[in-house]
Amino acid sequence: MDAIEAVESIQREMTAFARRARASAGRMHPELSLVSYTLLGHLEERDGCRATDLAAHYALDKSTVSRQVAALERAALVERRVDPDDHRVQVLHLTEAGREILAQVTESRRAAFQERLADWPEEDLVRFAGYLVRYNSPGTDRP
Amino acid sequence: MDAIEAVESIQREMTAFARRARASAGRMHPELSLVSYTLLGHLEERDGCRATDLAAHYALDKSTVSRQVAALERAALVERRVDPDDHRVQVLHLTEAGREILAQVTESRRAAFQERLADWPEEDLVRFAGYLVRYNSPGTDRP
DNA sequence: CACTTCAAGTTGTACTATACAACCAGAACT
DNA sequence: AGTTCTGGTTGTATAGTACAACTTGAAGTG
Repeated sequence: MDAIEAVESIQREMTAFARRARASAGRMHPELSLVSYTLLGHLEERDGCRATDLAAHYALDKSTVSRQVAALERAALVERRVDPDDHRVQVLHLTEAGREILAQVTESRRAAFQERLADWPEEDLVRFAGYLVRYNSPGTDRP
Repeated sequence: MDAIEAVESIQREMTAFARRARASAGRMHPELSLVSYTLLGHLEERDGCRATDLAAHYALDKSTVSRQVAALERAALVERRVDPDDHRVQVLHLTEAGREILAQVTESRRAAFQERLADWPEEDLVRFAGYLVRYNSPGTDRP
């Protein structure tokens, strides 16, 4: 396999993966779509942030984020706190329930990945992870 | 980084990739969604196949495939030929236009990937491609 | 200060991809 | 001939998304 073939293969395989990910994520966790999961994860990681930040970070329209957040709030996984310094801003925080669901889904996803990767030598796992990080890192956007 | 960390990282990065792929694919090629692209690609590779095969291969509902194919036919990228041996079956084939569009989108996707991977040493590309194939191959479905 | 402009979010509307269920038509197997 | 299986379409519903119009608060400018 030369470089060109490798690039084509990477393209094909990443695409193949992406095609399935959302659907299977939905099937695995009907209570938390891939998007919701990602947003909750971001909130946990940042310990709260604004809707606008989520939109910018994930290249989503602000209306999309608004509705996602509304749903998460209805489900009591997220709460909004109006920023006292700027009353336009709502800082989003995980609720206790949100934190729990997130942990639970993360764990079950982790288990699924681990099962799939069970027979890989550690060396390969580490290298694969490194490649993925490197592949994703330049980018805000492109595929 | 140990194996556990690597698994978590792989999970995170694959998910991050999946989250963006469809949207950016759509933006790059408004004329051919990621799904349509994938289906056309499959038709080219197999030199024609049945709608049911597509559904099975991509874990899509047959109604979904039916509508996708209908759209592709409306766009004159695909044509149906009733199987003379079994009148229930329609064998799908790329049209000339379909072949052209597919080639064009493939090329532009390839260029985007290649740009992104431009500064990778060939050795890493080959290994990365290998990992992806290996990761995707067991599966019909997960993660 | 009054006026304009900017930024954060929400709501209305529309579209796409998708699934599930009900159905139809041809084939296969008693 | 009658039942069951298979390939495909259509009806209906849902999720996720974008874009445009609007509201409200903040910031800058005369």
